[in-house]
Amino acid sequence: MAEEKALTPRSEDFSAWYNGVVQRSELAGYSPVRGCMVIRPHGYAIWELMQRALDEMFKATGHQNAYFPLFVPESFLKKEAEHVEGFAPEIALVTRGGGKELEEPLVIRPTSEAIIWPIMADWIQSYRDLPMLINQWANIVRWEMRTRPFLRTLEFLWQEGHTAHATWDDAQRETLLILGLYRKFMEEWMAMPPVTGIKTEWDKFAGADRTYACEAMMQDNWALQAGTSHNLGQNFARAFDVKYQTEEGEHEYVWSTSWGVSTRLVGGLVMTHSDDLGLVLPPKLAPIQVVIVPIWKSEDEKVRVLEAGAQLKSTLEGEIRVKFDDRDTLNPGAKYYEWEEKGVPIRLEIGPKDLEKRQVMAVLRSSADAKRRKLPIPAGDVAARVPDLLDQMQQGLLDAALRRREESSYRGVTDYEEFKKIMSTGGGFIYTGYCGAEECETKVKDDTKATIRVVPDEDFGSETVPDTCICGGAAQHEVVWARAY
RNA sequence: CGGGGCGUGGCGCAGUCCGGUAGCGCGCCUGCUUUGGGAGCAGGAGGUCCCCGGUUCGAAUCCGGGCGCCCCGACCA
Repeated sequence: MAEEKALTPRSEDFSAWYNGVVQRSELAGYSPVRGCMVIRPHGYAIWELMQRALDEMFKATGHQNAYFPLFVPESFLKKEAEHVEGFAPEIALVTRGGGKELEEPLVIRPTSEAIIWPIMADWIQSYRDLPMLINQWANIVRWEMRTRPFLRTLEFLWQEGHTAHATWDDAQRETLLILGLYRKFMEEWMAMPPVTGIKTEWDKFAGADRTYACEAMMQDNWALQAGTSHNLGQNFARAFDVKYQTEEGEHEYVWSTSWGVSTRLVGGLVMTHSDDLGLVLPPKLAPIQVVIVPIWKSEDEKVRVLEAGAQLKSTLEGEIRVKFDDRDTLNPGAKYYEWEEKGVPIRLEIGPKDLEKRQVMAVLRSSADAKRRKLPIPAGDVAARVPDLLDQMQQGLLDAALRRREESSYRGVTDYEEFKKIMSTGGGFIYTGYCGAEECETKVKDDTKATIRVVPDEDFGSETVPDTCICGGAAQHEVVWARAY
């Protein structure tokens, strides 16, 4: 019985395991449309918690939300040369509407620069209007060839920030501010610590001067690009004629940025923490943080246990997202499996024996051997202990993720044979010196499937960087290599 | 777009080779008994067998064509 219901083990087939976790925990389902997914209530609830946390960070740093159209006139997209070129292959185009052929086809936004800048251009007149700090929560469409739930779908949800500044320095400061917020969010909320850094010239966002990214390591040692922040320079300002009048009365192009994270983060969350029992969620992003499961035999016990459970729920409610699972159609064991599969951090069992001892039995989801690790808590202490336990679990997940990342990080690699050996036996993040040539990366990619993720920021760079590249040439700076989603 | 797999009740599958009018497990509904790690028994509902055409007395099964989805690669957040 238990055998049949078990997930494909993570160690056996990571991809099948991932799909299984997503399906079984009811985060998402497939749809009648190829490459599109349905985000189910449990998955959407996680996204809402992410949205709330990020939105507060954006607002606290002076950003405002707005909403721009889904449709972008095709001609708008074509105004920034690199931008069109970059997105051309993945564009979905509407050519008919109201039963008629449209005069000008409408692109379904793959990102909103091309519709936002013509509009923001009108909002920006004077240096007094700057900086202009706008964010929008939206869906976008990119026609990908190969899709996977949350990680890559034709349509996905994200936030995209778009800001305008008076100077390059201001735009750069904004770009790094957001990169920092993303990092903070991923560490403190997701317990998914990223390596941050700058992308190579050829890996930049189409139309950007500089692209920074957060790269997180998944449990299969692949990298997930989890957030990007771009300094767009004056490229879009020139393309869309976004000028402001300076204090001296001169007309200047603004300097702009854009940045985003998407529902891909949910996939990252799954691949960072989950195990063979199913989803594991960091408490801060768990839609249900505590589930109370009552246990009874006789009718009399049922009455008493249900009352105690309801009371326990009301004690925790308010501070904690708590669910009292009082269904009488499932036995307790079935409920345990269900909530473990869905990643609920703490289960509180309450039965006749607990009532007798004036206690509840807590079981923590993050411990791999959940079945054996029961922790009795005196009834009077539950309200105080639960928040502490949640905090400890949150920290424990971050510590574990950091440990995994460091265990699979290799610094100062200079020998290409060693590099290939690491990539072919488990993989990970490999820090090396780099000559700067695109062909060098291409060869490595052909040989090992690994690519340059970023030039690491100061916080992540090695103390000493080899002066030779793995190709044997002279190194200009350090890079981080990994196989990536 | 290449390679592979698959399309049969809500889900997972058997049946296809060798044609005879559809079955199993899970889930769902009703009732009773259960409940400290995926409950038991009894009864019940639910299917254009992906689509179109052909062969045949007869097609889930054979033949031809089409469509779709999943997985693995090349491109990408």
